[in-house]
Amino acid sequence: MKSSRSPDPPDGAGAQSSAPARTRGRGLGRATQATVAARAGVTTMTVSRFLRAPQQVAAETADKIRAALESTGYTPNKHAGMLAGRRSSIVAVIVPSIASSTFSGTVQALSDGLQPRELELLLAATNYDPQREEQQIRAVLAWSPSALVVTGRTRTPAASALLRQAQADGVPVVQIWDFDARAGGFVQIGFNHTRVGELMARHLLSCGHDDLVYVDNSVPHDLRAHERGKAFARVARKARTRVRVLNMPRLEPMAAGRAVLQRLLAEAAMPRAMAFASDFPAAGAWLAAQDAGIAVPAQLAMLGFGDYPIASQLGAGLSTVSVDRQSLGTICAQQVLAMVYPESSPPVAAQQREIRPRIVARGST
Amino acid sequence: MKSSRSPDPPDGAGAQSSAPARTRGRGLGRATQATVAARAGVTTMTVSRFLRAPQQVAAETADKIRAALESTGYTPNKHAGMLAGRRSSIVAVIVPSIASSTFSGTVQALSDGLQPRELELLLAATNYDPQREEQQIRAVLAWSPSALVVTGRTRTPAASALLRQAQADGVPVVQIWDFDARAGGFVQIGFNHTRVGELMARHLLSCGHDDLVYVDNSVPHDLRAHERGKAFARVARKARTRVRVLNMPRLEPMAAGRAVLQRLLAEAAMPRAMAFASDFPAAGAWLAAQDAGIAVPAQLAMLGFGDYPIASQLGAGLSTVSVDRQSLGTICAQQVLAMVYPESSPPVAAQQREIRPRIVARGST
DNA sequence: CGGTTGGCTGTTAGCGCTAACATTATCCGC
DNA sequence: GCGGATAATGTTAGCGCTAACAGCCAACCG
Repeated sequence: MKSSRSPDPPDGAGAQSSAPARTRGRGLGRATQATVAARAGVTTMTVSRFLRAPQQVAAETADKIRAALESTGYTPNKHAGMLAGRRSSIVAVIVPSIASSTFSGTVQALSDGLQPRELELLLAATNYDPQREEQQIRAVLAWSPSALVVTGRTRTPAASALLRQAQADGVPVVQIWDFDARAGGFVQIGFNHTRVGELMARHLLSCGHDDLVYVDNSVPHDLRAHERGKAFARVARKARTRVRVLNMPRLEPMAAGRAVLQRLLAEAAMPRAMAFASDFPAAGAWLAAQDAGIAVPAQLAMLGFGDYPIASQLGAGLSTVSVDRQSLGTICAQQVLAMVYPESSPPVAAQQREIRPRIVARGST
Repeated sequence: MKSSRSPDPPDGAGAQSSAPARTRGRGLGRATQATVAARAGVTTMTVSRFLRAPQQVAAETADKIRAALESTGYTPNKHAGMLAGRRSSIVAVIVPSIASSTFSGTVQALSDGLQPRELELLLAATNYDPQREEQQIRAVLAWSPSALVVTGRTRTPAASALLRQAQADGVPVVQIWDFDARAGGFVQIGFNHTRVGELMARHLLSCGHDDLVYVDNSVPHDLRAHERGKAFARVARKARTRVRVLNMPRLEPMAAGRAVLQRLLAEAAMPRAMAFASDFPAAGAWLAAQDAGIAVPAQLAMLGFGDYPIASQLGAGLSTVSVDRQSLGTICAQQVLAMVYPESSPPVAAQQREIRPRIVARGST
């Protein structure tokens, strides 16, 4: 054996023996298919074939290639593969926040669902900023993802145009989290916030409570919680019940819930029942109520949203509205797979999936 | 006119009017720099330059290119850019779980820190499975990321080899979350779990408690919590205090904490103080203790780990150990930037960063 | 006024890989 | 023993972009 990396054709061909000479230091200096091919005494095409359709290469050749792959420590370059093969294994996902448990469960389920097909996740956070969302859409599209998952349906006009163009160019776009039967354009998987708000109000009313409060969250540009609140108030008013919509202070959610309750208490403005934009402020308020010796639900009924683990742990349980975030992610993954691999997909999944919110009645109402 | 791609001098024109002919349907059918170049009456090189270094292009030409970009709806193809330019703007991050608030805060901070430099996040979850981690490392390396962030330091030998090779090939590898001063090889940003365990034990001891329990978590292959427990027990034993290490049932964390407390109660085996692998089981146990009328800390002291928002909300507060997950992510981002853009980085950040855990003493101890 | 900048744009080559076709060797039946 | 199927590999071209360098043309110099 001479130098380890020289192409070294098995027969003669001195011509290229001085050629490839992996100039380390430039680029990433990794072994390429050419390196492997030279070691195995075949052309790059055969190596490429071996990697994608091993049954098409002779067993003997396959062994040589395997050995060469091993000894060179070859790592494929998906950029090149993508460019030549015109397909990518990237799925781009854009969420308002990575850290929020609202979305992370969904993203996790999505990631798990894509894993078997070896699709990778390009994740971007907007921090609830429409400008940044537009930027992020632009940025991820440059990677020609095989699908694009976005959260919600309010965005800048430019962002919408980008999504439409992407879809026209053959990139499936899936819109998660919000669902609006009237809105067309993209595949939607989510739930209807208005319906949730109505559900919450009706639940409290059906428990016989009057004098309601809806505690909206405080993130600007997140109109979802606000939308639930509007529907909540509408239903309550229609039932001729007193209803107030309050805003939480901009604190960490549990602390904000606590603060809201303390403020109401201090102002002697306690309602009969409170609905919250999420379980976390609800939990904060629940704890504050307990500290203050307020009986739940006798004196004050409380209703959360999200059915996070904490809801089931508080005393007799915090009543809440459950939307299955995890299956939202799972369905999203299925949908993406169906759109990316239309041939190998089951029946042809429904294009629009509304996740039904569901009241989980526990001890707090 | 001949083929659509002929260079087509800017004056003689005519040629391009029928040209761009974006053969939709093949590939992704998007406009390329060639499309733009034809419209603007320049070569692709000028378009490329305009995009990367606009000041090198004459104002007049720039205007034409801008117009062409606009009208074609050009989106760059980063795969091609990466291939030709041999640099990528992808940072790969591998975490055990996306949904766990343990890591998601760090990932969020990392994402935010990379945002200004337009680095994108390729995120992969291992679900605490070393095999899957190895797979994921292999997968993300195929995208030639400009840096690779991995969580923890226990992994398969093959995975370690991959990381070493990646580093040798010029991909900076950053190991977050765990810190071991003795371990070299990769940049580490994290904290020492042994130190945390010791800290927890010493805190409880210093509060005058004896008969301790450490409640380990139940995720297999996550040795971090276990390591804290070992250190905890060692310190307690050295102080000649009775100490037990228990395992939680494999439930949702808060529910598991509740279950542990209930079991101890049922078996009349209550200790004097309990330390938990995380604030969430601690919170579950705290709520269970409250339900059972156990006075905290008079009858039972409780200590969590993580300093999650919930800890500050429980009654007089749950004492806990804080490690700044967010600044861990921020520091990681800084480190990555320093390694990816060594020229434009500040002093030359320290290579190893130990995040100091800190006792947050609240009402529960 | 030849030479020389310096600003702007073009040409050539190639990143690493794969689609599509071309080529060769092998084997079959009649 | 010969056309034709079959299997295994090779050849060519090009995905979309950028590095490196080569031109070109004005302005500017002594």
